[in-house]
Amino acid sequence: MSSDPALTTTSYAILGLLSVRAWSTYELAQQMDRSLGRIWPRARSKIYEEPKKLVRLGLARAERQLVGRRPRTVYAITEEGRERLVAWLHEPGEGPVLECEQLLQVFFAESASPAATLATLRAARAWAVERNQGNLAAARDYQSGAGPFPERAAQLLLVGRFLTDYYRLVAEWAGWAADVVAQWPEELRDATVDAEQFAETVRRADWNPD
Amino acid sequence: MSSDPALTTTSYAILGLLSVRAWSTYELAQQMDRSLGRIWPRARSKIYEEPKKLVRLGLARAERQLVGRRPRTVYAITEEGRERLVAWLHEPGEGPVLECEQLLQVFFAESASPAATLATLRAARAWAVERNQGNLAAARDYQSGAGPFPERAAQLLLVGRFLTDYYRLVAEWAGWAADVVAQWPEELRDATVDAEQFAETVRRADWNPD
DNA sequence: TTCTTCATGTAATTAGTTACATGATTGA
DNA sequence: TCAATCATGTAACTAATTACATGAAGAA
Repeated sequence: MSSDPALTTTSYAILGLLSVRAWSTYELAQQMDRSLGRIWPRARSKIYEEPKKLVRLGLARAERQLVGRRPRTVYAITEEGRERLVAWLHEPGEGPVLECEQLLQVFFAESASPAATLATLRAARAWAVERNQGNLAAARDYQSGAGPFPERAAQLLLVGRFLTDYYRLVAEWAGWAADVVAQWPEELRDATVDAEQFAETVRRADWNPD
Repeated sequence: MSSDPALTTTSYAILGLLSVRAWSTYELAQQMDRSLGRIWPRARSKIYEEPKKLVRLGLARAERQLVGRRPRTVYAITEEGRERLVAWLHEPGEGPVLECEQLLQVFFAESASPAATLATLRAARAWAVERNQGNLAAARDYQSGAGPFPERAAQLLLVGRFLTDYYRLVAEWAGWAADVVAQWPEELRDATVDAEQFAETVRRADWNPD
């Protein structure tokens, strides 16, 4: 039974966490804030809701406990849940989806003052620096053998490396872009574009897929 | 009137396009597919809906035309629309949001076979190669002065460079990760993690924000 | 004892997606 | 003149967000 009612990727994200161990919803929410949320960000309330669906479908079990007089729920994966998770892991997943308001603002920079665009770029850089901080701390923890779930270190290394490179890319791009914008005239339509910069972008894009 | 009813970032994306010129909804949808969608992806039906909201708020004007017996709508920005757009450009925007199912699958790789993870990584690489193709073609067009809206070249260069570097990052990461996974034992729990790889990740993350 | 932060949710709303439908145009 | 594709939308649905609410635990 319960077989197919398609799960969303968010369902699988939760199911995956449950495959590691049982969690209370609060703990799940924390994982989302601290680690999983970097690659699959969702609002907290979603994290409280989604497990109920898993239970309805027989993919997880809920154990209600009491903390004082207050109820709390701890979720664990079922055998069937594991099967569904494995099936998903063997299906092709969606490629990375990027969504960036700041980039959008740069895209329409001609309607703003260069100063505003500069501020946007500084914010982008600050964002990347801050994210990188947390990421670096986590990497250091694993390096010294202190990270949680050491048995998952191999996978976490792969994802960690992606994020490391990603934050660095954002920071370096924002720095470079800010230097370019600093040269812009007040009225962007009057800007002349350095041919060399297009050439460099083309060169950078022109790696061959071997 | 109409003043504040908060717009979504999607509204601003459309408003921004309208600030460049007037478009029919079909043309707007195409822009989303081909260019804007790389940094602010939305379903086509949304693109047909959103301009109506802008019209209700007095930020755009709709002109209904006839193609044969079929109606079509062309949207243009109003003065008030321009003001709202400028105001948005001067506000701090959200940082980049990344959402990646493939990365999630790698994150939970211990529940799958290494072969499945390899397949995921190959797919990620293929995705990046394909996206890069389009991006490279566009960059070449601008380099030879052939791209649309040459007066917007300065901004487009900045965004184009981000995408170039981003696709490259994904491709290189996926290639590197595939090499690592190729060394994994059938049962991932038995994998030993090369200390040097953690060290390298830490080194890469340890740039100083000057 | 009171304040703050941690912990645990629910309800209301909305942004966004998938699916459907159909006229116009073009090339075989 | 038929099929395929371009062009133009609407309707139904759902995933996700924001806002609200409150008990427990620890600090001052």
